[in-house]
Amino acid sequence: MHGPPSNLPTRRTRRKDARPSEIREAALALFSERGFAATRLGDVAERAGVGKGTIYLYFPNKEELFRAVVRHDLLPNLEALEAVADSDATTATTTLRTILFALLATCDRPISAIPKLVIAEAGNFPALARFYVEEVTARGRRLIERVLRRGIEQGEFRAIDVPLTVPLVVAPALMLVLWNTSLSPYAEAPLDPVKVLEHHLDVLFRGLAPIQPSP
Amino acid sequence: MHGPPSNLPTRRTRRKDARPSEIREAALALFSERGFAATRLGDVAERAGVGKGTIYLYFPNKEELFRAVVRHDLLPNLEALEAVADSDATTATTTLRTILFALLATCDRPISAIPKLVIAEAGNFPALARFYVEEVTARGRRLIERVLRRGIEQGEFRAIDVPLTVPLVVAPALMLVLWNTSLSPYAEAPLDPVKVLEHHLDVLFRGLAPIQPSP
DNA sequence: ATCCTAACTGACCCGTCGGTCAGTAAAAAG
DNA sequence: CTTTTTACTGACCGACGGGTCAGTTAGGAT
Repeated sequence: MHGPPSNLPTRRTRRKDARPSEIREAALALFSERGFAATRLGDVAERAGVGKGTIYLYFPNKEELFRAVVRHDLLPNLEALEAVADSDATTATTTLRTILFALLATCDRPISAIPKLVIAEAGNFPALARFYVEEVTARGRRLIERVLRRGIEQGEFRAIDVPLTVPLVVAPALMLVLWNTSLSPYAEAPLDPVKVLEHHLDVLFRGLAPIQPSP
Repeated sequence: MHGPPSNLPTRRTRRKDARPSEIREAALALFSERGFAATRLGDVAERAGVGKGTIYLYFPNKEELFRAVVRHDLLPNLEALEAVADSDATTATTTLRTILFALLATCDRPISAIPKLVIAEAGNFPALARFYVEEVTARGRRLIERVLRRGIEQGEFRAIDVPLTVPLVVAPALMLVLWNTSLSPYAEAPLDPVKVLEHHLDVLFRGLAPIQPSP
């Protein structure tokens, strides 16, 4: 027989509309801590305050739950950055500053672990990798490319090769995010991420500056 | 009863000294492809051409097998780089070029996936993370710091903050390695890693150059 | 109050995998 | 040759976790 008649008052409420976000939130927290494969749906359920079966009422399986988390928690951030980047209210230089500091600021929140997670499990979950590359990586790359082109047109940067420059701009910020979400607890001397990023922008903008007309 | 008396000629030879390296090699290949947790020791055994039990004759458990792989396949590379870096036969600038191109060159070999793997599983295997930070990350950081100091003393670079500069130097190369070992198969437009690294060094060295005396 | 729908549950099913060990056979010793 | 040693094997054990579904109950309808 299933389910022995417990006399403990198992608080069971019916809140169809609140469940999906509660489950997503719990899933994000655990995916971030442990990775995709290592996260047990039983733990997600416990953390969300529901039974394991309830997850399957709202999400067909673990992979779709992950996609839902990315769509709900990562994409809005990216879209906000796109809005910032495409309003040319300021210089390309300050736009890049804003974008990279926004990226670094995610470190306080669980989403910051998603890049690590995707990089880690790409080989074992090709469908998730493809989804992430198309929805996040490719969009992010185009975003930076647009800002760099604007900077060149307005004379802030020299005429560098734009696609080749994107990795240089983002790599240090991305590495800080990866470092913070994985190895930093085991390091002896902690890095100050803000100082590193500030220094990166200083060195980068000198490196990209137009060549001085020689006297 | 155990082991039914197979009449198939199961090629069984006794080669005590060759086994450890065969097992390590198989383990490295599979750890690189799938990660630490997702690699089954049964598969390692099959690939090494031995029975599963044989692994346990030479390595006490999965974690120690991984440590052995890192010690045997990663550390010698690092030591070779240390030798290059500490002979000041050339300028600091060319030394950095050599180091970063050597790092990038690992992309053709399975070891290139180890950084990804460690970043990915650090949270679930703290002992491995600590081991890697101490034996690899910290040593690599000190290595770059020494070269940067030499460059400043010899007037190749301006007097930047050395510890803050290390991440800027290595981040793009490391990101290329991570990209190549995870998401690059799913990207539409592939990057040319050599071109990116060349461009990185160009931008970086301009950014680190001593300030021109104004006329 | 009683029925009915559907939100919710968790014991169970089943495939998986790290680790074990009784048994097997290759090679060395006598 | 026979005996002894030991490298080697793979069926098995126990824990584990994604996914299922028979059963339970909240709460609206009548």
